[in-house]
Amino acid sequence: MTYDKALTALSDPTRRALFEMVANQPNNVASLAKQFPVSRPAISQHLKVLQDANLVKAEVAGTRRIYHIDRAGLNAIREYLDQFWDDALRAFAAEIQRQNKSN
Amino acid sequence: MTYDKALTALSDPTRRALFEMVANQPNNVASLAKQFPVSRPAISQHLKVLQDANLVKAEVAGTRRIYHIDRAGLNAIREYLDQFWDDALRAFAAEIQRQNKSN
DNA sequence: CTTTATAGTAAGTTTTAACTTACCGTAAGA
DNA sequence: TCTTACGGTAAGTTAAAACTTACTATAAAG
Repeated sequence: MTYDKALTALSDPTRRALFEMVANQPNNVASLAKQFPVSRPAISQHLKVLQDANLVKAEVAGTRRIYHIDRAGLNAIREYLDQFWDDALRAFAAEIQRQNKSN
Repeated sequence: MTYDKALTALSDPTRRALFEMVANQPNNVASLAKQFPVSRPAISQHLKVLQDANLVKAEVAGTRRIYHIDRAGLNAIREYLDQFWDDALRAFAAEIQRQNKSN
């Protein structure tokens, strides 16, 4: 449903690296930020974008927030892409479009 | 291989709409441009980005260029995403990472 | 209770990407 | 052949994202 947000989120190289890290190993913000040449707030902002796209989730642990992967965003992208693989479905969509034009 | 280009290409709404159109129905540039509120050169530029990402291919027909879908780009994204679905693989990667750190 | 670590948010700047107009080359048609 | 349709590219502008520093809030530690 929110495949557009997920695609946008993963289009940025920093955000993609961040997502890969969190996917391999859940981690908190400060610890993640250390591994990037940008500031901690920038990482927070990126994580927010990833979270809004359902690509990561935060788990509160005291003053820390442990970010880990959320597959909902991945699933949204996958479903979106799948439509372009199904030849029959695409042909069907084209036919509907053709019919709409002839009205 | 070029999943990064493909993700970037599909992050823009205009480019995504363009991709969906040529996926449903191969078409030439001028005809596609008519369906958008932006100029024809803008569409050309978007198509170039999609082509560089292996999401579309152009077939020359006289002075026209018929753009149609190229699944290589889609496949690249899919393979990239699949790695995050395979739990065993991800755990393995995390373990490798852990071992590297302890050297 | 004061201090320190953690992290989100606001406001402003810088960098990047999308878009415009102008131009050029090529193929088809009169 | 000259005129028109088609579409890519260049250069510059506008709009959007990524980034910075400064600030705030909250939880844990001393």
